[in-house]
Amino acid sequence: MSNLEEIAKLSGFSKATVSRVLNKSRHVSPETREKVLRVIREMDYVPNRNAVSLSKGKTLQIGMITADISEIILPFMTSFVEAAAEHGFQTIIYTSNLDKQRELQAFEDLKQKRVDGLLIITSVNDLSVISAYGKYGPIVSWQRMERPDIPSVAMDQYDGYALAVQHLLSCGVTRIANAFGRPESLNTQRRIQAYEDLMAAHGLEVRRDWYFKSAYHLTDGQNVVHRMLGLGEEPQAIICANDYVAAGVLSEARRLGWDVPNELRIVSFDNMQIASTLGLTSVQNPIRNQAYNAFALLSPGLLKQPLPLKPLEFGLVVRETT
Amino acid sequence: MSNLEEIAKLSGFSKATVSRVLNKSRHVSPETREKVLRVIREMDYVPNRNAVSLSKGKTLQIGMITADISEIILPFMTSFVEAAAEHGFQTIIYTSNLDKQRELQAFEDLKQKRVDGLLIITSVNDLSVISAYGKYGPIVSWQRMERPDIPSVAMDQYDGYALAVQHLLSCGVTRIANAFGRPESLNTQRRIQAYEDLMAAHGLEVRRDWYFKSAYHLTDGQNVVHRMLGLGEEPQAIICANDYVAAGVLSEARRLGWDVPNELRIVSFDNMQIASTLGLTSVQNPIRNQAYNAFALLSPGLLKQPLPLKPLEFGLVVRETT
DNA sequence: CTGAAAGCGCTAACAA
DNA sequence: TTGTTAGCGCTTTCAG
Repeated sequence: MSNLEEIAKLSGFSKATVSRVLNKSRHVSPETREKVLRVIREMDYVPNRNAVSLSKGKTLQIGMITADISEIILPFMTSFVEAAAEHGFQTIIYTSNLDKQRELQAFEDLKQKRVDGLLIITSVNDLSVISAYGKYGPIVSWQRMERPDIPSVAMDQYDGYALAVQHLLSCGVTRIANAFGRPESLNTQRRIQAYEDLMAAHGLEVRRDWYFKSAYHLTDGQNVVHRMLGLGEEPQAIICANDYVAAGVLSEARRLGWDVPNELRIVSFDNMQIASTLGLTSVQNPIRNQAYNAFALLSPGLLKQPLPLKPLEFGLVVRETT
Repeated sequence: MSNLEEIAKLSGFSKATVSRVLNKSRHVSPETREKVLRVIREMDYVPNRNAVSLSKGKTLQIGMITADISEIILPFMTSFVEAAAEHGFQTIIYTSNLDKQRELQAFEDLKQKRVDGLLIITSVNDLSVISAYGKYGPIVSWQRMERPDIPSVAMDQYDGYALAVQHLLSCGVTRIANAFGRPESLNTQRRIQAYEDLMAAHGLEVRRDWYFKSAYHLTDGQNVVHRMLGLGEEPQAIICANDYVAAGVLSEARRLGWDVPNELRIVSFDNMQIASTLGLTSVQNPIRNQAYNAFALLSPGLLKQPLPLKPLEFGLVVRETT
């Protein structure tokens, strides 16, 4: 492998000049630049990025932290990788498998300057531990953080859930069940709040006995259907934590002869591919914008020119299930 | 940020000794080690990885090349990230979006020593281009490569498909349709070969008019059902390129009143979560072992002690659809 | 516009 | 066992 010095010798200039050519500095005469470039091409030379990183103190790499790579986070992940790539940054995956120690490696890598910044998709370490690493580089989170020093692109799920509830009410439905996700999460709490506020505002009964929790997957949705059947009085509609849960509800309900949407309306969250495939009415997060914003929130620490944020708004895509 | 030199000064030893402590060299007296470690802890020191990488000429990073991050490759991806992490290697994602130039960045990064090795999941560049980078570091591929210089962990799909066909024949079925994936791919060709060989061997008719191609997603499976209905004579069974296609076939067939498995048996490939959820009989690739082997194939260029390969065998998981 | 030289922070061969 | 001293390959003042 050839290096800077070799190119310098062969072209008859100094390392400094070659470096300037490489970095597109304006302080190089066109002829010099041309000569140097010719040698570079001839030698098939490329700069060693470790040397560049060491010298510059930047790696143009961003770490992405998650428990695992699941379908749920896929759209966000790919959008982020995309957004980062647009600005010349690469993305390294850190999967923790819920192991605190393993996750910590990502933060250590920020400290060790292996990455210039960190995106937390999901994290298992304590917030105090995490924010202690803030001084080593920018950190941003997807999930809402209870600490103000870690910015987040999370959206207030209240607004999205309100959209879903409003829609059902406007369909004339009054008995609404809910299949929530992680019970302790702030997102779930905001969703509950939205449901209860709107029901109360319309003078309708809040059915806490129709809260199903920890629903994440297709199978969870199927189970929910069976539990609804044993309820005596049956709900007219259900709002599901995500499209997979809703898919489970839909397939199982239909299999048991339930008429969707006439006897049971279904609204889900995320509006992923499967929602359009199965005809699910779904609340859409602006995931691409969220991912873009995640990078934008990191950008002050990465680029000379920070990126502006894009607006984040929920949308409702109405399909056959309502 | 403190550095080696600072630790050396504070502990009263040389940089070399501190470096030895860091690298767990045996040629350091216990007392010295203890003293140095104390200072390291006190100063909250960690070595700069760029400097280490530059000096050692290794980064402990592996690039993973794919067109996009889709559900199809997820299990393989996560398994690989896992396998690499077990040996201290991190994984960088390179998504090409089918853009040759963008994909080339990954290969340039191998040349620039940003990564020590490369895993190709899917690639859009010409093989001749790719193998030209072989001299810069180890490259391994998931998909089968037509060139011997790029090793691959792809399995001969002939064997897996044979398993599926055999199973259907043993169910007493003789009229079998097939929903294949990418028509030009070697995998598809091997699958076709297996089907045709086995049918011929049993003196049964090979139904090329029942080949459906380019089936990848749930929706493709649904379409296949409709096309099967217009066939005049109907197949008794269908083998699908993957679980999603099979899921589409299953749901649409049932929706149209087809009795699965009695009137239509379905076998799919990959045996992913959805297969068990929906009760699909599915052929299982040993994905974890494939991912492990991918790293093992890279390992001669990465580790002093190359890793042994694990055996790769297809398996058939029989469920309700047959 | 160009060059010399001092870093960036760590490793490793060679001495002692 | 420990220290000295070149590197690793590039960037960036500072002079000229």
